[in-house]
Amino acid sequence: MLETFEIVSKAVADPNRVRILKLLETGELCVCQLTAVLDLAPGTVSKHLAALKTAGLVQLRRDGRWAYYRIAERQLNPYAPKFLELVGRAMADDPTLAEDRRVLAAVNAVPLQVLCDLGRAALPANVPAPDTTTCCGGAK
Amino acid sequence: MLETFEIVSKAVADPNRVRILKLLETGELCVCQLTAVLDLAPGTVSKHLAALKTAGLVQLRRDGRWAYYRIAERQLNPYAPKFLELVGRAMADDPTLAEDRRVLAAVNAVPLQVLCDLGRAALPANVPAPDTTTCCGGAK
DNA sequence: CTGTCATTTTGCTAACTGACGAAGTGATGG
DNA sequence: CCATCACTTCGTCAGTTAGCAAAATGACAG
Repeated sequence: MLETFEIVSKAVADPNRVRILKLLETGELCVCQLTAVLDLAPGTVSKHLAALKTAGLVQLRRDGRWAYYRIAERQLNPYAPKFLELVGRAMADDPTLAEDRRVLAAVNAVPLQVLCDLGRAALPANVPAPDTTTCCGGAK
Repeated sequence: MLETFEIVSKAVADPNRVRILKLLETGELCVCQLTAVLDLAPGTVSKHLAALKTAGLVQLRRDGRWAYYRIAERQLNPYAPKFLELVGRAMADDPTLAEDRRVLAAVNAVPLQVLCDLGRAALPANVPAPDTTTCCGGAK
């Protein structure tokens, strides 16, 4: 009830978690791909994903060493779909999210093995470090 | 954008602020009425209302000494209406919110002057202190 | 003016949150 | 087995937040 609603809205009330949800709209991604785009420590990303999962916004598929996350299809939580729809429609032209999509394209061009190993260093030179002045203090 | 969305979702991600929004669905209320129902310190309620106001979820009308808050009609930001609609439809049968409505009915039966003066003590005996075990740690 | 009253702001404390680095887990592949 | 790798969990720290009590604000009534 009130508590369940609180968990979902808290999950959505963090810019980096919104970035994750928006990235996952294009399809499932593994943790190291998300880590590369967000430019955060793996532990941090993992914790964000755990929060989104408890909120029923995201689901997990394990494949060997990799953990793939995607937007939740089954809803454990009645509010999750409403919030997902809201997030989906909102912030269409946010600059941070646009940049994330750009970086994601570069990330997708790199084999998973290489990406997990090198992280953001695996990306070509035209994908600079995120601009920390615009939002979120995303960089280290 | 992302930041505005964050402000609104954070505003909604607190159970006491949701309680306020739900109470205001029935019409405008002054701060001391809300204080009586929520059973929180006036300063605390005022701060919650300020957060809701910055988020564009609520608007203020001053009348003499009193400050009446209501659900926002004009929207300063595109996300406020979406969140208001979401909150409005959700949690229809939450026990805490049901109890709040019950207490509000009692509060409405008391003249403002008396209520502001005595607070919750102005209410009849069949409106006990809120059950702190169910939610929110609302009581002192 | 002066006092009173409803509300807001301020100071403070305790609890929570997000971040990192480092240690722990469990699967893969020598 | 044993090392490696992707991910998760733990310990820690800085910054934020909700709550109260009390001082400040601004309106009304003498």
